[in-house]
This record gives sequence, C-alpha cells and structure tokens, in this order.
Amino acid sequence: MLIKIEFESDIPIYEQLKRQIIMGIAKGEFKPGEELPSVRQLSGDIGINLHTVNKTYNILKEEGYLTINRRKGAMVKDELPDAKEEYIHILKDELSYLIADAKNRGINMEDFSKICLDIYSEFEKEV
Amino acid sequence: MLIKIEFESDIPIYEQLKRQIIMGIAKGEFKPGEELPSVRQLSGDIGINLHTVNKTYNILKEEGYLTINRRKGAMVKDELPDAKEEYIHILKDELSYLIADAKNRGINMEDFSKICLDIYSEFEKEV
Amino acid sequence: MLIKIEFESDIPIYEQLKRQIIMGIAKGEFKPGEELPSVRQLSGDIGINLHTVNKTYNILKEEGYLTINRRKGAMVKDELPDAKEEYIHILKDELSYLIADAKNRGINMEDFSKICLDIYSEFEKEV
Amino acid sequence: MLIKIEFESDIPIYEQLKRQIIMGIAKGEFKPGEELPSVRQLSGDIGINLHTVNKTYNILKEEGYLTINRRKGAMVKDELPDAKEEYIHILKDELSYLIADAKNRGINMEDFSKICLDIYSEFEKEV
DNA sequence: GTGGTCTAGACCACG
DNA sequence: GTGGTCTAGACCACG
Repeated sequence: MLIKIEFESDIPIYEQLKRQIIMGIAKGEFKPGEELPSVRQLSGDIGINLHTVNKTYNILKEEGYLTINRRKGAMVKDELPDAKEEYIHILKDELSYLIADAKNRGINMEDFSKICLDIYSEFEKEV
Repeated sequence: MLIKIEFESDIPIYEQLKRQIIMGIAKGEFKPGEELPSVRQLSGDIGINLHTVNKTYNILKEEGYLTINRRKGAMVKDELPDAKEEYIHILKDELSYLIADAKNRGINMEDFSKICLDIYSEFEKEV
Repeated sequence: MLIKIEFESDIPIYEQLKRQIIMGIAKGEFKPGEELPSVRQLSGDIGINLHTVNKTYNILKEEGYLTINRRKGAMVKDELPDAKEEYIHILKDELSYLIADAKNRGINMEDFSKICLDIYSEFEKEV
Repeated sequence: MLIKIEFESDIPIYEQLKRQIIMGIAKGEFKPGEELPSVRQLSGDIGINLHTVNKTYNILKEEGYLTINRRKGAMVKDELPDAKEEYIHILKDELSYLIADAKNRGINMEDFSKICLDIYSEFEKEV
C-alpha cells in the first residue's frame, strides 16, 4: 500500500499515518488478519521517525484496529472495531461541523450526499 | 446563542469556538449581517481569555465568514463564503477518512446517509 | 469628486480619505487654490464622522497640501508641497518593499514599469 | 541578515519584520529552501517578544512565503508565491497613491522610473 | 467601547 | 529544540 505523508501539513505525521492505514483497510488494501509492515520497515520506507510509526500503531491498537505481538509485529484484527455509542457521538459531532460549514457555503443536501456516495463506492470498488 | 467549550478536549479552544459559531450560522442563530458579541463580552461569558476569542474571530474573518470593524466589532458577512475548489478538496479529504472509519466499523452507506440527513434537517429548521 | 470609502477595510477611514484627496489632486479634480467641501458637508455626503474629516484635513495641512481658514474652510494650496529629502526617503522605503514583494512574485522590471506608466498616464489624462 | 526595527515607527513591529524578510528574500539573503532563525532566536536577537516574531512568520506562511514545521522551524518556500489577481489589485492601489503623491510633489515619470530602476538593480545584485 | 499590538510567562505536542 | 496554545495585563488607535 502506498503511504503518502504531507510533511508541510498542520496534521501531525502520526495522525496522517493513522488515517491512511484506516483508509487502506476500508479499501481492502489491508485485510483483517493481515500483518502490517514492521515499525522499522515502515518508518524507513516513509522516511519518518521510528517512534512516530510506533505511536500510530499503538493508537490503532487502542482503537481496536490492531493487535501487537512482540514477535510477530502488528496485525489487522480479524474483527474490526464496531460502532460503539461513544464513536457514534464523535462521528456526529464531526459531521455536524462539516455539514454546517458546507451548508453555509451553498452545498445542499443532494451535493453533499453525492460526495459521500462517491467516496463510499470508491471504497467498495476493490475488495 | 449558547456556546459550550470542552476544556478537557484535545481540540483547541479557539477551534471549538470557531466550529460552534459556524454551526450557529448554519442553524440561523447568527444571521448574515448580524453583530457578534464583542471579544470582551464573549470571553467573559465563556470564561476564556480575550485573545482566544480574538484569534477565532480573525480566523473566521480570513475564511470569509466575518467582517471585523475596529469600532463596531465583528459581524457575520452579508454574503457567506462560497465553496471554492480548495475547500471542496479539504472537505473530501475529511469525509474520506470519516467514511473509511465508519465503513470499517460496520456503518453502511444507508446508515451514514441517514445520519447526514438528520443533521441537515436539524440545520434547516428555521429558528 | 467622487469619494469612495471601504468601511470594511483595515485602512482607517481618515487615511483612505487622505489618499483619495491626494489622488484627486493628482488627477486635477481638485486644483491648487480650489476650496474643498466643508467638514460638515463632506462628512454628511460620505456618511462618516465629522471628526474623521477634520483629522484628514489637518493631516493634509501638516503635509503642506492644504490651508485651513476658520471662515473660508479648507483650500488646496497654490503651491503644492515639494519632494523634501525626508519625503524621498519614505517614498524609497515604501517602493523598496513593494518592489521586493513584486520581484519575489515574478513581476520583472518591465512589468512593474508598465504598471507605473499606466498609472502616471491615467493621472496626466484629464488636467 | 541584519534586521533593523524602528521602535518609534507607526508601522507595527510584526509588519516591519515582515517587510524586512521579504526584502531579504528579494536580495537573495534568504534563499528558497533556506531555514529562518527560530522564533526564540530571532526575537532574542532583535529584542522583541517571541509572539511578535511568531505572528510575522504566520502571516508570511499565509501569504505563501514560508512553511512552518513544528520541529524544524520556519523555512523559505522552494516556490515563492506568484502574482495572483488579488495581489495585482492591491499593488496597483498602493502604487496609485504613491504615484499621485509623488506627482503632486513634482516628481515626474522619469524621476520615478529612475528610483524604481535603482531599487530593482539593487535587488538583482547577487549576494 | 471596540479591536489591535505588544509583552511576559507558562505548559504542551511533536518527534 | 521547535512552534502552538492559553492566560494576564497593559497601552493605543479609531471615531
């Protein structure tokens, strides 16, 4: 999978990496049960600090995406995390802001749905 | 309008305030042409520093939401900002990550659309 | 002469007014020896505070552009101010910054001269 | 590079600093890709507050001159900003006023061009 | 009365 | 070690 970090972004590298792995899983590029590259390898490939990859892996473990084994490294969980109440709450908060901003800028419900639908089908394409 | 800041949150106070004002505009609680509270008043009401409110107002000015007049204070612009290409790009990036995470957690297209629709109609209720 | 104030601008109103009067003189719309509108009239026409017009007139008097007579009001001096050393110094400072910024943004000497020439001939047109 | 602030000036310190950095770039004293001093170092050298330097750096980032990296500090962008329409508009406004004032004071087109040419060639001397 | 600027000092996140 | 955020407090310009 291709990981692309924007070094000039305001979003911290560990957060960018986390998002890309989550999007990689949604696209089926990383499948449940599959091993992720080792911390050493991934940090070397991307050209970032070893601790940064480690931080990302640990956050993804906390969120229920990965298991980390001292010998076998990181692996995508067989069962992906489900949508707990707390998660739904955060999702709605984020969406409320995004939708408010979009609505203010003249994007109506149909335009917004169309954008979401395009993204969803992009993820469903290649499983 | 009721502003509610989570002081424990990782999201900076000025950013939380910005989002709440944008949501307030979407809900019609702040209307185009309407004056916002002065930085001193709002900072006093919320219990945060004057400079933090000032920062939020200036960011919203940069984004095209407000005009700031040295003697009359801040006012919602008569014409809200429109959806420039750069904005659409950022919106799609944010949505891609949110949708990927949601999809992984078993939220399908229909569930997601339903959530968005609920939020949209919440904003459309005229106040 | 048409005075146009941008009330949303960061430039103070008295400064905008000063610049417009100086440009009006350069265009020949106000001629040496000519009376300017009274403070009361001008402030009423533009819709700004009486003190603001007063401030502008006093600055222009300081700079050698106007004479102010209690009974006859403000008048453009018969002899416009000349380019003293101090003025030349300030002009060069301003131009140095403008040219540096323009050069950095890819505007070369010819483009810049062309812009200046256009402006000069605009002022020379209608005397 | 030598930074010189006039503490008595009406021009805010952060604005003076911004102009000097832009002139430094035009002169080639700061080259694309080059790192600027840290906010702490520069503020200490000049004898101003750290936040004032920070404000300047952030404005220059907004204008497309710098990138700011939380750990590496500020760097002149590899690609300097280009002359967008909005910029050209502001430049013409500024020049119109400067030229009007100069013309009124007896500086003709040739004198003015000569001054601009001198400044341009000053910037073109490679350092 | 309003925002703008500047200072001083603190703690934090990133890597 | 770097910038980011936040607070507290001061003085000033505008009108």
